[in-house]
Formats: sequence, C-alpha cells, structure tokens
Amino acid sequence: MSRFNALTADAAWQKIWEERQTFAADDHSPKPKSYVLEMFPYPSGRIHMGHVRNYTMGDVLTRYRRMRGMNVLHPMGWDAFGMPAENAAMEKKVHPGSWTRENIATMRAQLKRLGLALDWSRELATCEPDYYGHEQALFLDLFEHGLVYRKESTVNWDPVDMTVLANEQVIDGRGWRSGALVEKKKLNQWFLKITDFADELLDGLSTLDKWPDKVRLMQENWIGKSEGLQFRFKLTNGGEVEVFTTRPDTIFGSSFVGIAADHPIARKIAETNPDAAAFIAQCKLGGTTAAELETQEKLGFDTSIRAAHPFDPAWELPVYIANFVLMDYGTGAVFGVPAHDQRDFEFARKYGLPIRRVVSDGDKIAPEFAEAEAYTGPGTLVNSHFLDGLDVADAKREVIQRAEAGGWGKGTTVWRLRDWGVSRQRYWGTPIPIVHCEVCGAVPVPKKQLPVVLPEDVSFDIPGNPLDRHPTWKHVDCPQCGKPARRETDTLDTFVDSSWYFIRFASGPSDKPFDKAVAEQWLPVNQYIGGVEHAILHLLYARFWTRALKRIGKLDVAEPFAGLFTQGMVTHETYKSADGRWLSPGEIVRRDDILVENDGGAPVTVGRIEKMSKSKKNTVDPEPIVDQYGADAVRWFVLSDSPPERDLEWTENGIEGAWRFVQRLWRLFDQLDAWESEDKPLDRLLHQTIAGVAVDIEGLQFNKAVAKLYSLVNAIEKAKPSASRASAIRTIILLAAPMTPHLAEEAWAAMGQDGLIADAPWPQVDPALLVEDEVTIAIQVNGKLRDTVKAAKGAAKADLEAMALANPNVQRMLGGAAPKKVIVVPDRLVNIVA
RNA sequence: GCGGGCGUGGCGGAAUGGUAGACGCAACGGACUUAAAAUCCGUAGGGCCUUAGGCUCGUGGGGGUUCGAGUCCCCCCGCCCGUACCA
Repeated sequence: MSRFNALTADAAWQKIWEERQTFAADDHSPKPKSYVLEMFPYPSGRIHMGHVRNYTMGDVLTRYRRMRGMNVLHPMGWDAFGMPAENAAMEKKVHPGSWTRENIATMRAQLKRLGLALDWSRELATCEPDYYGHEQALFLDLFEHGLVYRKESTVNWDPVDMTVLANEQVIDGRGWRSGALVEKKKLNQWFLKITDFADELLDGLSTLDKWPDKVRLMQENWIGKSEGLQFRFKLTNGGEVEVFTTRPDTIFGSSFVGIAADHPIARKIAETNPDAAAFIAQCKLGGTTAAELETQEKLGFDTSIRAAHPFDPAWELPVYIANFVLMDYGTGAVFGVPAHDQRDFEFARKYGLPIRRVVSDGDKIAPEFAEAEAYTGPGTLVNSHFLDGLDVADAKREVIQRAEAGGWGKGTTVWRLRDWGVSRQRYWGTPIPIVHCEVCGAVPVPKKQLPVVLPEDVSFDIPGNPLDRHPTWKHVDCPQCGKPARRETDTLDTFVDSSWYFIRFASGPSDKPFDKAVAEQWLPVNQYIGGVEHAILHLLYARFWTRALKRIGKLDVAEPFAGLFTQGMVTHETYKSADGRWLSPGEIVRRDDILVENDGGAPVTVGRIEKMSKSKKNTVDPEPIVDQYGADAVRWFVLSDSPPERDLEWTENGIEGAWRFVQRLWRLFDQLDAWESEDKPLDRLLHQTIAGVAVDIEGLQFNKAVAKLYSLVNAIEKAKPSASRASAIRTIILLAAPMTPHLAEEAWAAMGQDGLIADAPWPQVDPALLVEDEVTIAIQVNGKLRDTVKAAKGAAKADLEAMALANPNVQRMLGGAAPKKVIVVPDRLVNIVA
C-alpha cells in the first residue's frame, strides 16, 4: 500500500506550476474572465492560520473556476505601511523598511509552500515608491477635482510624549507608553469628501446582491441617512443657535438646548466665564472614540443663556454645554426631549429638567414605565397645541412646513457619515504630495516630481513623527513661486493604500497608476474574501475611492467588489499556568489525561477558545504544520471543519484527521482495476457529488463540499469492483483537485494523464443520474414522526394518503377515529391531524 | 452606549417551514499484529418501557404563529465583530 509523500510532492508540483507560469492571468484571453481576490495581508512577521484559511478559500475558488474554463486573475501583495513597523523600529532598533521587507520575504516563502494558485508576477507592496508614487498621483487628481480639503479635527494627544496616539494606543484613557491622561487636541488635517458620495454609496448597496445582507445593512446604518429639521433658536444674549433634529414632532416636549464643548458659542462663553472654561477643559479629557464618548457619564454646564421656543417666544429653554453632543454630527447642537430620547432623559434626571411626554401610544405604556425610561416608539401627539392628535409622521411634516413658512428652519437630510480624515502624523506611510508655501498656500507637488519618496535616514529614538523633525527633507522650494516652503509631513492613512490595490493588480504599468481599458476588463472583482472586521471602513473607503475615480473620469467602474464573502476567525484553546501566565500550546503536554506544563509538570488550566493572538499565546504557526503534514492536509483541514463564515477552531486532532483523509484518498488509486460491470447507485452518487460539490464551491460552502467528498470516498471504499467504481476513483480526483492540488497532480500523473490537472476540465454531470426513482416519505401524526415508508418518486397525493392511513402506527395513534385533516407534501411527507 | 452577527450531541457542524444530529473529530467494542502504529468492521443525543420495537424529552431561556418551527414573529440571556488613527 503506497503512501502519499507530501514533502516531495509539494515541492515538485510547486516548482512545475512556477516554471510553467500556470496561474498567470492573461490580459488578452478570449475565455470568460474572473477576478478572485483575498484581502492582502499586513506583513506582520509570519503567516498565521487566519491567512492560511483566507487564501485557501480563494485558492479553491480560483482552481475551480479555471477548471470551468475561465481566465482567472488571482493576485497577491502586501499592505505594507502601518504602525507595527514603527513600533518595531522603536523596540528593535531596525528601520521600518527593512523590518517590513524582511517580513514580506518570509511570508512570501510561507505562502508559496501552501501551493496557492497565485499570479506572482503582479505582486506589489504598498510601501514601495512604484506603488505609493501612483497613489500620490491619484490623490492629486482628487485634489484637482475639489475632493480633498483641509480642516481642523480632533486627535488623541499624549501630553507627556507630545505625540498623537491612535485609538488603539489609548488604554483606559491613558497613553500606552507614557501612562499620561490622554487629551483631545485639534489639528489641521487633510480630508477626502466621502460625504459628497453618501447618496450613491447608499444607493449602490442595493446593486450588491452578492454581498452578505449583514454587511450591506452595517454600511447602510453607518452612512446613516436621516431626514429632519434644521432650525435656529433665538438666544437671550442676542445670538442664535442652529440645531438639527430628526424628531421635530417632539418640539413641544423640549426642555433644554445642548451644545458641543467645542461649539463656537461654548468657546465664546469660555473666554469670559472661568467655570465654563473649566467644564470645557474637563470635556477635553479622554480619547476620541465613539464608544468612549457615548458611555461616559452625561455631564452638562448651564451657560445661563436661554433659548426662545420657536412656537412660544415666552417659553425659555436653558442652554447647556453637554459632553454627549458631538460637533461632528448635524450642527453640533440639539434640543433635548427627555421623554422621548434616552440620553436626554438621563441628562434631565441629573439636572432636574422637566420631562414632558408629547407622544402617546394609548394605554400600551404603563405610566410608571414612562417614568423609568424614554419612549421612542410610534404614537399620537399630545400636549402639543396644534399637533395634538396627529401621528408622529404627520406631526414631523407639519412642524417642518410651519418652520419653512415662518422662515426660521427647513427640512434637511443629514448623514451620520463623516468626511474621511486621511492625515497621519507618522513616518511609515505614503507622503502627502503637498507643499505649504507662506505665499501660495497648500500647493500640490507637480506630477513630474512624483514620487515624493520617504527619506531613509530617520530615527525613532523619541516619540513623534520623524518626518517633522527631519533636518532637510521637509525644506523645499514652492513649486509655484520658488520661495522656500515646507513639505507636508503628514502621511496618508493606510486605508488609502488598500482603497485601490485591486485596480493596480488588474493593471500595473510603470508610467501611471493603471491603464483604464485593461483595468476595466478585469474589474469589478468577482469574488472578494476577507474578515468581517473590514465590513465597514475598508470596504466603504474602497467603494468611495472607486466612485471618485469614476466621477473624475479615470475609471468607469461603479462598484469595486461584485461579490463579497466574510470569513470567520481561527481560534484555539487558551492555557494558563497555576500562577496565571498564558502558556502556548507548545508549552503544555497531556499526561494521564490532564494537561501539565512540559517544563516542570505543573498543572495547567484550560481557558476559553479565543481568536489566536500573541497576547494570549494561543497561536499555531502554520509552517511546522505544513512541514509535518503537507500543504494539502492543512488546506483540507481549514476548509473542512467549520462553515467558512464562522470561527474555526484549530485542533491537533483535526489536522491529523485531515492528514488521514489525504492518505485515504491516495490509497484509492491503488484500486484502479479495469472492470466492465455497472454499479448504478454508485454512478448516481458520483454524479450527485459532482453537481453538489460544484454548487458548494460556487457558494463558498467548503465544509459541505468536504462532507460530500467524504461520503463519496466512503461509498467507493464499500463498493465492489466495477467499471463504475473505477470511473468514480478517476473522477473524485478532479473533484478534490481544487482543495488538495498537490495530491491531485501526483495522482493525475500516476494515472498517466496528459498535462496538469490544474488545467483539466471539471467533470460533466449526467442529469439523468441526478434523479432518484424512489423516495422516503415521512409519516407524521400531529406533526410527529411515526414511521417512514418508501414510495415511487412522483406518487399521487391520494396514493400517499391511503398508504399513510393504512400504516399500523398511524392506525394505532388514531385508535379507530377518523383523521380531522390530512396534509400531503409530494415526495416528502404525509401529516395526519388527529 | 450604538450598529451588526452568532448560539444545535463530548467537540466542529448538517438540515428550500416538512424524518433534527448528515459528514468529520473524539470515545467505546471487535478484527489484523509477537506488540504498537496504521488500516478495517461495528456502536453511539438524554430519559423510560423486559425485547422486536415503542414512548417521551431535546436546537441558549420564555412566549407566539402554523397541520408542522433549529428555521418565521416578540421579549430576554450569553458571546463575538465594528464604532471612523489597529490592520
């Protein structure tokens, strides 16, 4: 009995694929094209199991589509800019560039050992000038078309390290290195006008029928279109404050006006009022994340200014500076209706403001309930003068109409979506190609001078942006007037890099970002695969960037990703020592059925199954696993054990089972004897499997395809020798080829077939063999199964009913009584209602 | 806080509103072997009834719709993802 030797087979076939350029995509092929893409990796150091899972899924689809006669583009590259490289520079005294490039070399070699059907000729890394230089050109295109602007915005500021912190670097309100309390600070930064596209980004979602509903819903909520009323309150200090509300119907329930801490009115007051200034200073403490802002205690400061109610000028509302009002949404000011908004409710409770109910839904809400929390549901207006008796929708219309007639407000649409701030005060990113001149202002770097290359001679011994303190790099002459000027030292958000890499894969000329016609023939990406954590930001930014290019005439593609699949994480058990240290799987051993440390034998506690992470030490490095079991077993395992959209738990047993299956599959080829007899049930199962596996792969339901292949192998092993059996063995290798490509090539060659199995066509299905002639009918009484019987497929309802009524179990349950009702579902079941 | 998702045997999971637990892992019994590994055959959701077989409970919890609910609706619990400077 022969054994499949993965170690030699993997290397041999990988070499042949590479030499023959088997997976190079052809820009000029007449075949139908397909673009399969997995989210490109950040080169963090080594490949992890999440990568293996992600790239194996795309690989199976790629190989399957090639077998279906398609010209498939399946490229790979590196999302190579970002913070970890700078952290490594600080900790290990290495240059971010050399750290990143070494990681890429390591990870490229690791990926190649998985036998992925990738077109490596299109490989790119975003940290190289031949990528980011073109990105700078595209940025300038957007700049010329008015889609880039500069404005103040808030960042996390570490007052000790004197540096900007990413949200991730703020731990419990403190800087991760200095431990200092983080403050909010305003900086002038570059923004892209994504809000100009809010409407089309929202409408476009309805065209994405091959995206998961959950992602479309998340994006819809993120864009957050809402209709409402924008209007002005007259203030007792002679000024005005403009507010926006989505609930103008509740205007008679308002009991205060809230303004953001950085609202101009608040700043003005702070100039003369030290208490107000102190309150605003207090609001500045803490980070900038929505989660932090919205969970903090609701605080307000009574400015002693009063606002006149628009429908009753004698009715005055206190104006508070409130820490839960956001300057970025609407107008930075709101009117508070405690009875019908939970945040306003809590605020009113705290500051003793009236809670006036103006929407009633009859008697459904008990009075004490209404006291406990805000009511946000539908209902009829009460306590609201001319609005009384109207429903919420009509009341909204009525108030907007009166506001517009009175000239003090108008109906508006506002979006939750904010413009995209792309400035980062960091070194390891794409330099923003702008020069600041005292005379000319912000001047774009002429395209002829691109790329603006990052200087190599930088130091990371102190926090902050090395570009900003570089002795020469930032000093340039103004491209417009020639006078000494200052280069922009901010770099671009790395999400910009990942917003167009899929275009560069499709077409990557050296003299421009892409060739329009070539890129358009590949795009959109037919199947995009990646983690659900990118459901909003990356996918929305890439959609925006693509639409922006379309608007300025660079690329005639509306949506970058026609199909999207979001995969789950790879998890593993966690282990802790008796004294509470995390232990890696390699540090423990099973002894007498309990887990102990292999160094010393101290007992180990098994913790929860969690996402593989360095901090919990529950990672498994794929490379030694590939060494031990071969690429095909690893591929088979990551495909087999869980539905791809759910989390996959890595287990030692699982990979061993996969390895055994690979060997089992291989052993089938020892039994390819020539026979002439026919085995109809096996023929049927084979063709059902061909059809079923195809459907499962197309739907990316790899675990189901795997189960079907197991069943077929089981049946082949049990079947007596026959021509059908030999044919099934020859065919199953084609079905398994996308998943276990090395074994498939080896078997293909051993069977004396010409060429590569990678180029072979998917087997044909005989439709006649898909139909069963006999079916099992479930016999139910009152919906409970009492028996099953065989019946001819397509049997008449009356016959099935008679058969069911004659069934002994049914007769017993009926006890001689006549059935009340009989439900017959042809070819499925008969349900007798007793 | 807000938005989205998930929850089925010991474990991973399968199931167009129609036979819950396919398939795999682990386990157990047996065969082969001097022995082990590998391989092969077989058993298996819980409880109950003496058996053939049957009854009953069972898809996070509670309610509902339906002849019939893992699947649809309402409420609740737990966990996960995102929350705009992690990628």
